Amino acid sequence: MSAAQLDRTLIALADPTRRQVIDLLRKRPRRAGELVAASTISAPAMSRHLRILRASGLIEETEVPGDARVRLYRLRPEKFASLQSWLDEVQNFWAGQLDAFKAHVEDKTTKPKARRK
Amino acid sequence: MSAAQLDRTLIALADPTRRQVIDLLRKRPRRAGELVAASTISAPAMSRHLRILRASGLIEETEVPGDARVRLYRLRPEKFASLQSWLDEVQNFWAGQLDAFKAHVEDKTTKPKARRK
DNA sequence: GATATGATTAACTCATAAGCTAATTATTAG
DNA sequence: CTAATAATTAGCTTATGAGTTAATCATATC
Repeated sequence: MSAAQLDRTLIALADPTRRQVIDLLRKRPRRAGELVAASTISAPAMSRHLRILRASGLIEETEVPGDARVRLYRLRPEKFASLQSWLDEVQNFWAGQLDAFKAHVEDKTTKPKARRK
Repeated sequence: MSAAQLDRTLIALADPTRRQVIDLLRKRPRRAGELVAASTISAPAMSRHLRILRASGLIEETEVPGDARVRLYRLRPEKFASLQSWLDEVQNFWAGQLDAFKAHVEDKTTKPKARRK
């Protein structure tokens, strides 16, 4: 996952409305109108959120056979997997971090300085 | 993890500078000044980012024994674990997603009625 | 063909986030 | 005591993000 893509993904997730959309899409794909109805915001505002989510790759737009006016949105599982990978990577700090912290604490105990205020 | 806390966490991560700080802290704790030196922004700007990261719980500020002017920042592993849990939860859509999509497409062929206002 | 519907784009307002320099606080060093 | 250092807070500017209503586009219905 590129840095730019990771950026778009995290920005997409950093909004409660967009996370709510994701939560709705967890159960099944939804039409844009459904998502508007389930929210408190206007259709244009939702359209904007959907664009951002789509740019992040977290959701995708598909067309529905019966009515070409309708846009159906659904989650893209593989993009969440990419994010998981990134998080896993970031979490690779246990060993070094704990050692460094231990050293820090031990260093501290040798000089228990009193503080005021 | 509360909704507000999740929000703060994702907002904290949705900025490249802050992710860079996290990356630096993966190796070992750093002084605020070190983080400024490693970046292209001013000290006040960095201080701001550190406050946001601290509010999210992803990092923590500790004091260094030798010099009380210095602030040392380090990662908080358990907060990343919480985020992992959230992501795991969101990823619980595979099975339901596929079934629901199939059902939806089939249902579509029966043609839903148009809604009027 | 005219009208209604589903959704997006356009144009605008308002709030917030990020950046800077200057000032402040706290602590250390001379 | 005075000057220097580490970091933060204050005050200000600018860019961006989210929301709105109005307009547009495409398609379906009568």
